[in-house]
Amino acid sequence: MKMSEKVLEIEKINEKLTERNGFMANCQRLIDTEDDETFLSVFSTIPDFPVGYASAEKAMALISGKWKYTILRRIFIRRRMRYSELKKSLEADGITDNMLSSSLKEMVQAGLLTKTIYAEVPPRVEYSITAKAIELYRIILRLAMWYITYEKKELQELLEAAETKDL
Amino acid sequence: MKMSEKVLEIEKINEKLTERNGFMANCQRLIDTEDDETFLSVFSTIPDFPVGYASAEKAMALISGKWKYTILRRIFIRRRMRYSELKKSLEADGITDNMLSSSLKEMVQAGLLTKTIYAEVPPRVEYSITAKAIELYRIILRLAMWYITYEKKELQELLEAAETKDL
DNA sequence: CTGAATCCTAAACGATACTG
DNA sequence: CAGTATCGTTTAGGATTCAG
Repeated sequence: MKMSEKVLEIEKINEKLTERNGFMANCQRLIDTEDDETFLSVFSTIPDFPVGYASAEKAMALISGKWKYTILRRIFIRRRMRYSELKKSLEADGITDNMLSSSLKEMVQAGLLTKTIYAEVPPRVEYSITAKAIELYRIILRLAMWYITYEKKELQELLEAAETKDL
Repeated sequence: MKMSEKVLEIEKINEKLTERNGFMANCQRLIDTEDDETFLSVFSTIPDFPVGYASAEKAMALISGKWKYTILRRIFIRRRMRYSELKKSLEADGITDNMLSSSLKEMVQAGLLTKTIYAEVPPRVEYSITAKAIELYRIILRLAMWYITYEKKELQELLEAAETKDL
């Protein structure tokens, strides 16, 4: 490897880091806006940044699928679980080995779970949650709250309609 | 409708509201925890509440699919767009009428967009964003930031590896 | 016990044509 | 202009079997 190649590689990484720092700053600016009008004004001033937008999609892809969120929740309760415990815990929901193992593999790959293999007979494998998964879960909680907030508004309307209903 | 039925209906709605208020409070408690250890401790004390957990999945379902997030982003820039504008704007990405119209329909149904039909010839239809969509977008931005934070860590490691690499 | 491999089904997606 | 209807394709998910 030549000196010039090394410099080029370092430059390339630094460029990516700079891009991402800029995107992070813009995200924070948007989140911090106090009202919707300001949000939209700021939004329209931010240049299109495909790499940043793709990151939201990639993040959602990491927890997409029918089982990942359910699996994550189970492990959160116990902090770490072995394969058979998870299987037993999720059997009532109808999960198959196929889905469980492939979901676990993807979540380990995504850095949401840590897989520990113990050299025992019979083999023991444990999955534990990572700090990255906990941070993600905080955001998922916000999503849940967002959904419920609007569900509550609908329920309030139903309530008022029911209370004023003629007999 | 009898008096007893009306009372029963009101009671049922109030029960649902109480459930959701409890879930919201627990969500907030979790989000407010300062460190991961506290998060997990609190998490394990919270009783299982399927309705609440389902809400996170429902929220994610509202923006799942190949096009919804992309469409939302486009409309955010302009605040309101007509069908043909959206179509033209997304044609380079390869969207078809089929996907665009069905996605729009679902997003209107979800309360993320408002559809306005103008009684003109030729017909004019505009889609505008709602306050609900803006609140959702703030959360999506947090997801993006979460993803990029860990991507940056990986880039930092690559950078260090590149800098210490022998020539 | 902890999965991977195979095959099959159902749902999402895409291409094309057509309409009020 | 703003869609819908139809049909073909791709992919996610499920059932079953087998292996280290």
